[in-house]
Amino acid sequence: MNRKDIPRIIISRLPVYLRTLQRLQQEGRQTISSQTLGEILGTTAAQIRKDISQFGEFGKQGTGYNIPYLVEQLQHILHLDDIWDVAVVGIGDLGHALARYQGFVDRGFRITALFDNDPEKIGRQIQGLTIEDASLIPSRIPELGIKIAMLTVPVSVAQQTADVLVRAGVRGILNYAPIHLNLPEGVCIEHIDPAIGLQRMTYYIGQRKG
Amino acid sequence: MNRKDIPRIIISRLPVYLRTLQRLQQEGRQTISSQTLGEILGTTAAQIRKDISQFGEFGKQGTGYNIPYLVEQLQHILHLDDIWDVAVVGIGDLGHALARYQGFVDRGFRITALFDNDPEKIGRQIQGLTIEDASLIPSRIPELGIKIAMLTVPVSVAQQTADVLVRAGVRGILNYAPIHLNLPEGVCIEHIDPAIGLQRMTYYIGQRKG
DNA sequence: CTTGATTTGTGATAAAGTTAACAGAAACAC
DNA sequence: GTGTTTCTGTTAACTTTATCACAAATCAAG
Ligand SMILES: NC(=O)c1ccc[n+]([C@@H]2O[C@H](COP(=O)([O-])OP(=O)(O)OC[C@H]3O[C@@H](n4cnc5c(N)ncnc54)[C@H](O)[C@@H]3O)[C@@H](O)[C@H]2O)c1
Ligand SMILES: NC(=O)c1ccc[n+]([C@@H]2O[C@H](COP(=O)([O-])OP(=O)(O)OC[C@H]3O[C@@H](n4cnc5c(N)ncnc54)[C@H](O)[C@@H]3O)[C@@H](O)[C@H]2O)c1
Repeated sequence: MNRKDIPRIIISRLPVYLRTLQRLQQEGRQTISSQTLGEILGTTAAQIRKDISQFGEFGKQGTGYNIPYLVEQLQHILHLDDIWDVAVVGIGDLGHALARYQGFVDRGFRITALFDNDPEKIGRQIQGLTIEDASLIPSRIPELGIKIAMLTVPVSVAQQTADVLVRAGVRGILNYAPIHLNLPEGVCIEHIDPAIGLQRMTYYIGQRKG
Repeated sequence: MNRKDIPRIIISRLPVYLRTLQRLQQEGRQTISSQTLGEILGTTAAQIRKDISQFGEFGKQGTGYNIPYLVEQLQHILHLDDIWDVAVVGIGDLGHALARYQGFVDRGFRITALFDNDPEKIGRQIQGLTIEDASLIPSRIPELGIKIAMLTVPVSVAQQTADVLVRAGVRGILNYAPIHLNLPEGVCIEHIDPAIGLQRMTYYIGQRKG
């Protein structure tokens, strides 16, 4: 099991499996077969088995997978044994929504710092956290041991803000600005852009009129 | 050029190309080579050429692609010639941020209806739009000719709300609730879940401590 | 204990996607 | 005008990913 040899596309699917398994666990379910999980997720049993088997033998013939055990294993594989501290940079409408969102903790993340450069916003509180001056990023990020940031600033400053974060020690950025960020090797980047999702759909939906 | 025969993964990349080309166009740039575009996007020239060539010959040897022309062609391919009306369902923190966001129009979408089931929220205005009662979805969606919705309701009601939308004539749903939605054939679905992006990163970033 | 029904993990096979390489068109330099 | 450079579209080779199919393990019922 050499971590880097496992295809990226398999890693991409593990969080999706985990999310569903955690929900099933909360509903009190004990075991599940790859077949049933595939039906819930709209994928195939073979793919789920193959993906999971990259990391060990977590299932049992005749029974399927023990849900709490598999959840634990997936969390371990994804390095979710401990909760990660996360910063949100750019506390506008979107940053505000993220800062107030209660759903991250169960998934392994806790927002522990908020940054903005608008004097009107600096000093205000959201969910008990104070918005700090973005110029403090270089000192505060290492101080708090933060390795992950969500970037919700305007496009015009997204690249430069990302560079500042990386220099401060951030290893992963979840970017909401609709622009591709170029970052050094070793820094992880994920892009979230609703318009891209919408445009993928319109290809298939067809012409607006007609 | 048979639309359905073109691999989904290629379609997925077109909006990313379009987004970048539109920005370059706004900056006044006239042409670009696949090589340069690849560098901007962190991908290869060969892939860009291959993707684009699925739909016709839009480039010119020695020069590259004419940006305004390629933007137009991509918009046409993705059915973005006219602006799509979109509904937002569930006007909490996230729905509110989406409703206020000004960035959709340039990408081909206009938010024209807001729905919620909270009496406190129904009747309020955001950006000149009134939040309507979610029970009116079955009549208002067809009335307004809306084919696309963004779903920002709690997980517990996401599937049932999606079902209502589909029955009302919606053909595509951008789902923000962290749950896989099962929808009939022919309805497009895209999922946005920041926690999944974060968990993909933590696999590579490594253990929190150590 | 045996039989039949499940279900995993995996090697083999098939499908899909990416990369490489190049002919030929266009532009440019002089 | 000629030679050089740039750059596309496309074919073919290669790589990656998905699917299939089955032995072996487990379980439940009688
Ligand atoms: N709101 C949405 O629903 C939505 C949807 C899609 C994409 N986005 C993208 O997300 C980003 C944020 O969107 P928004 O609607 O919250 O915008 P916004 O304008 O409301 O917020 C941006 C915030 O960033 C702050 N900021 C500006 N420069 C900064 C800097 N250098 N350092 C730190 N903070 C800085 C601003 O003060 C502001 O508070 C944008 O890139 C936008 O394109 C937003
Ligand atoms: N806020 C975030 O940053 C964030 C991040 C990731 C995921 N999400 C997900 O997005 C969704 C919305 O998040 P939020 O933070 O805005 O939550 P929220 O609780 O602030 O908003 C939900 C809204 O949906 C409305 N609603 C409830 N039931 C409804 C129904 N049947 N029909 C119509 N409206 C209904 C509520 O009245 C409320 O206004 C949730 O599924 C959440 O898990 C949010």
